[in-house]
Amino acid sequence: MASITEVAKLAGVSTATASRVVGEVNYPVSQQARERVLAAARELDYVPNALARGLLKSTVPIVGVIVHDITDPYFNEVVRGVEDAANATGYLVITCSSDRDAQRENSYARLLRSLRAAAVIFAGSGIVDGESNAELARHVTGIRANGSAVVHLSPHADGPPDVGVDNVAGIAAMVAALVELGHTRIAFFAGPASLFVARERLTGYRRGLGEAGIAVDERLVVDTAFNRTGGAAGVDELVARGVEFSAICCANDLLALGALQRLGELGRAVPGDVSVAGFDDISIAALTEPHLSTVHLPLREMGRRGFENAMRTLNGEDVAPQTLPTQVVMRDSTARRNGQ
Amino acid sequence: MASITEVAKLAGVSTATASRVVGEVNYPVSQQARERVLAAARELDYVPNALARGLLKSTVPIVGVIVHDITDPYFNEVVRGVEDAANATGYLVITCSSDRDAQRENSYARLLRSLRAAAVIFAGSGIVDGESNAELARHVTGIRANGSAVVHLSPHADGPPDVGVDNVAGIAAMVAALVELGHTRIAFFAGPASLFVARERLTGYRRGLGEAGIAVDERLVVDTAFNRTGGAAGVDELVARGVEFSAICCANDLLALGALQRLGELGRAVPGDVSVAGFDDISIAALTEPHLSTVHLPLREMGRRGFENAMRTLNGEDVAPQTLPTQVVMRDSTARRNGQ
DNA sequence: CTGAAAGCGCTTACAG
DNA sequence: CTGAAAGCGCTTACAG
Repeated sequence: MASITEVAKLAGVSTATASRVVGEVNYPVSQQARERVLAAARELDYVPNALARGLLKSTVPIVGVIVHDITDPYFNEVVRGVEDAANATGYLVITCSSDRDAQRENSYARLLRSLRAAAVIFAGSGIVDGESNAELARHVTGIRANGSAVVHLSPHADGPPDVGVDNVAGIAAMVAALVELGHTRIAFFAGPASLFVARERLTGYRRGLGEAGIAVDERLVVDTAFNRTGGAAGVDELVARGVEFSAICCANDLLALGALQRLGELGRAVPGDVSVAGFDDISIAALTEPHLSTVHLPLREMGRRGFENAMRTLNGEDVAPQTLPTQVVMRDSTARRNGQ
Repeated sequence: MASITEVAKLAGVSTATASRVVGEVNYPVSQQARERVLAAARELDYVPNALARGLLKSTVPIVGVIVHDITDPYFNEVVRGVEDAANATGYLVITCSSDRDAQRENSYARLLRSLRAAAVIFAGSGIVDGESNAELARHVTGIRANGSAVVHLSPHADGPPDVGVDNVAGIAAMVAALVELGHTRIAFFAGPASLFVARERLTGYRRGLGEAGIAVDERLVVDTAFNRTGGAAGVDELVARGVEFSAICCANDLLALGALQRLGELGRAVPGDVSVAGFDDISIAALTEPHLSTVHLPLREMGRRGFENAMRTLNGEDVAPQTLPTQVVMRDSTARRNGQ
């Protein structure tokens, strides 16, 4: 691989001049020198060494995105948003799947820090884990100390997201929609209590019921994993508890998908016997049978804005937190309560 | 951010000694010096600068994965496989969505090259585009010249994949399975002719029919995009052509999903009136209604092996191409031909 | 076991 | 408009 020294030598100029030409900086260089450098660069197939430049600038045009799982449609949609914005600026995107493991998240944060990535975006919720959070905080401090930006797209140990949605209001709106359909026995699949976002959504459930004047029956609240298996297990748990319910409000779509499947296996018609609602509106939500009623989150937009937020921070701007709108989307998995 | 110089100073040793301790190289350092360096590093929250190290080694522990679209379940599954293998070795993964645009692919290849990524994995099929392929070849040459590895997981301009599957045999096996069910009028949704992989799969279709002694009716072959929209459009095209068919074999699952949807809208029962088969076995294939019959590809394993292949190449080993097994999975979207 | 020094490939303040 | 030189933070061959 040719270096700028070789380009300069071939062009018969100093490396300073060569750098000024290929670096596309706004610095006066004679037309003749410019052309010779360009020709030499082309001839040698010169591609600048981003590591050398990065060492000098103490940062590289890379944004790290820490997600829970890149195969989760929620996260790859967000990542695509980040990438679209990043690509327009010549930035590369590193994706890190933490599997909601605080240690793995820390390990990725450290790696990104050692790389001097220009920005680190935490796409998923923070994990409730005092010890690990202390270490994570150290890394975040270190990243910022390097002049890099840190952006959160979901609630975390240190507070609300920089770019996010109102989870409480979003879930409450879905609960209200279910109440509107005549449901009063609404179960809630809460996701893991170890996630800040799950706690917020549970708060939304309580608020939604409260606003409808319905008392919370704790037997209707089920802690679950944040995936399809968790949704299926949630249905089993409800059945095992022998508690009556005509609707299930899920803290995310994956849970709803699992619930749909298990309910089908159990011969419970959706939405005939039970209404099922999701949250997030991942791309497959409109493809399930029945099509899933859910709350739409502007996932790709969150990714885009997360990146832009980081760029502005890097620019020294003072960036205000943004709350993006959500929208209840009633499709075919919810219906008026049976017998009403 | 503290540098090794500061760590050395605080520990009262030379940077050489400090480097030998924190770099975890196997070099004799006195127990006393070691402890002092470790203590200093901890105190300063020292995290080595990967850019400085990378400049010296002319490579960084990063693998770039160029995919067609990270939101496509095929690709994020492969990427997850790469990440799982990479993470075990302390490598980071950069994901690049080309949108099957040869220029965007080239631009990513160049960026990865400028970063001196240790390896570049092309997860998706090569794009048929003579001009762009020449530029891509230059980048691949440059990447290899830097001592980095290039791995293909799908057919491309320069030949077969380093780690992949036998697309021809895979599709032919599905065609055989459909023939076995009594189908003779089997349509084929081919994907874009601009993709090497789509061409292979079309060849598989022809071979499958040939082996069954069925002549190819070109009116049954429809070029499509490689997504759900393409599958829906394919159904419309078949209808417009007024050609008879009892089964549709799709070059990938996304096409099958689109076909399922459009067929449903048209009131054509699946599999009652028409059998539909996919290819890839992406994770949602088992969730559609009806559950999709398809050909299983070990996507995550392909990603893992792709990374391992790259590491071995970096190690100077001579790595032989690997063809991973595929398997026909008949679920509920295919059935015996109507009236048989 | 220890450390001084060179060098990886850039960019840029400085002097001309 | 041009270029010599310093320096970013590491690692390692070399001399002790």
